[in-house]
Amino acid sequence: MTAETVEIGLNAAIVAVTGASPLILVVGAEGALQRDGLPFGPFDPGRHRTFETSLRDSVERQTALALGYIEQLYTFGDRGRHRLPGERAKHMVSVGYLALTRTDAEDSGRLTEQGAAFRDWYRYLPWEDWRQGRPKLIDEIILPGLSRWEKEVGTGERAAARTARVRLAFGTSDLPWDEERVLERYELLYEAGLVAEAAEDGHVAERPEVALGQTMRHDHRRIFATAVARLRGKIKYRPVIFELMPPDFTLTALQTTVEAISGRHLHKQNFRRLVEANQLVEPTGEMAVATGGRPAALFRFRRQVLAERPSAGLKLGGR
Amino acid sequence: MTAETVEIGLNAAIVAVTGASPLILVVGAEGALQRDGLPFGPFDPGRHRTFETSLRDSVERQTALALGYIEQLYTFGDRGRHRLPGERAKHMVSVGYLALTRTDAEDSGRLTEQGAAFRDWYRYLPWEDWRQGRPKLIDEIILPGLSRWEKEVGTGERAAARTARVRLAFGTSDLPWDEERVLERYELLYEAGLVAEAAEDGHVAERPEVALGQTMRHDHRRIFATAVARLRGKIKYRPVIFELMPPDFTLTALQTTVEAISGRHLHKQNFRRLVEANQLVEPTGEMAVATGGRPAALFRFRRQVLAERPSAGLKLGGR
DNA sequence: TCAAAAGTGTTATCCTTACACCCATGT
DNA sequence: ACATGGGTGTAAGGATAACACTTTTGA
Repeated sequence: MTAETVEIGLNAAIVAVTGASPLILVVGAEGALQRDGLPFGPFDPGRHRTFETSLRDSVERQTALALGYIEQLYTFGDRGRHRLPGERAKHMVSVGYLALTRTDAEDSGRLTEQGAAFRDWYRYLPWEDWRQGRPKLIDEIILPGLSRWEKEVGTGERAAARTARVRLAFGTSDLPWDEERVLERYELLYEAGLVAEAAEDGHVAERPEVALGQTMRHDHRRIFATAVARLRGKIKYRPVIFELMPPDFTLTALQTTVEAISGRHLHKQNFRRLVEANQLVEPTGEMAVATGGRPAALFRFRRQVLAERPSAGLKLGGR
Repeated sequence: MTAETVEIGLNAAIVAVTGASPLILVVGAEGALQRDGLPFGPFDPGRHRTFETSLRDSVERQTALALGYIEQLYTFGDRGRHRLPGERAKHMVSVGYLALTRTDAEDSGRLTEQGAAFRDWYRYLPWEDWRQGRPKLIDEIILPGLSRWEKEVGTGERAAARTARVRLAFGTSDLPWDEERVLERYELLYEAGLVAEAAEDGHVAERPEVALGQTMRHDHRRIFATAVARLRGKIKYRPVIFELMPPDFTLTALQTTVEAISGRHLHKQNFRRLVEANQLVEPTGEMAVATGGRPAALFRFRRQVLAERPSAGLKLGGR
């Protein structure tokens, strides 16, 4: 008896930043019957030798976006349960990818024709945006909801384990908020039935009263959460942030981009010192056209760091 | 036209430690015609819902080893090129896993019957063992070999790029050795044709004069290198090292285990301070039976840290 | 002249690293 | 008594985090 065969699909979380908005490319958005989802493409081993060439090829052909950095995230083997009622149960394995790119106003029209669009990513994960301080919905909706979930199993050991997980993921009581625990937080909300996907999958009986963030198809929001977590970690030890920046930029723009990704506010002087200490950038000599204050000097990424200081990133401090 | 289907295989790097030896479980070892390989099993989506249950199930059924920590490493989509001459070209995707376990003398007989065995992992990656200082084969074989490879493409930009990669991976000139760059190093040796697998795959024409480390089947050594890299990184921020320890252990045994994994020698006092500062262990009150010196106090893992200090690991310092 | 954003200088604190010595047991 | 490994105290240096103020432009 030989092993069954399955189909392989690729899902990409394609990320860009404009201004202070971190963006994620979604398809089937806007008025369509289907909910937003990540771009998806079948992997055809006859045509493409590797996943990465396949992904690059199909995304670039369909959207004309040039993908910079690409990284494999995770492979999910339990997608069978996500089949729609009418469909036959074909086995589907999906490989998740993170890709970084740049975008400008020009792209938007072309993407719309494809039924795709870049959207602010905190629309899907609103509790992850701490740039203006602790989001209110954490105390107003999430923690009360999780607290009910903790009590569902009484007050014994299982309840204590749930409390510990909540504390860890959301930094209740003494623990600090850790912006990298994006996936743990999403999974907790899923298990507690606080995101609508949990009801659709049949994980819980009822849809949540207040929907936490906009839903995505299948487990796409989970893949997206994995991507955010990975990227937030990555910028700390690899200079991938520059894949999201235009060639020339001001230090404030760089800081704004890092803040958009990491979801927290950074201390200006310390951020600049960090960038300087790591020799990540060099001045172009030009000045930015003023945007309402003193004009800022322009910088560019020092490509040499890739050879010099391989693990140069932006270990973000507090505040 | 619909996407082709493929078969999914699971490859596991199953790791244990006894004394000062880091071990990897290999199959088809010892006198068999085939070379050593990682345990492999087809994934049958009809029987197992997830990769992890499938892996756990088949390994535990075949070897009677209890797998502790399990982590997905990477999914390789380009295995088609590894087909044997006679075989039909069936498309095969392989998902690599890292698993940690404990082993004792008792296991060994049972494993032998299965055609499997735990082997010291530096047999496959000898350049990774820096516990007794910089391995001689780096200066005697590897760097001269890589130097030839750099010069293969003249002295232009491409040669400079190769030099930069070597410098980064092996810490030549000023750069320090980074024990986590296991995969980069293996890939460099492969590209330069210094490991025998490169000749077998047809990547280079000739087998290397001196074989660097024992080979494995297909790309198993590459998967293994990925596992070592991941584990070396992981122990720094998650207390997974205890998955490799018996329930009670001395601090020296703990240090020896960390040294076995990380491949470098650690500073005793600082290591102890680190363990204490992170409150990773608590004394059992018992003493170890002396092994030739003063008897050591026994400790056990403080499971509570998993809830208290989620990211408690052993950020290894120098020495 | 005032608002808005750019840009800089300094200090306290903690963590990392290195150093050298004493202790308890078996032979 | 000595060899073997177990176990600790402390000080220097560097990295991190927090502090507040000056500069340059446009309106």
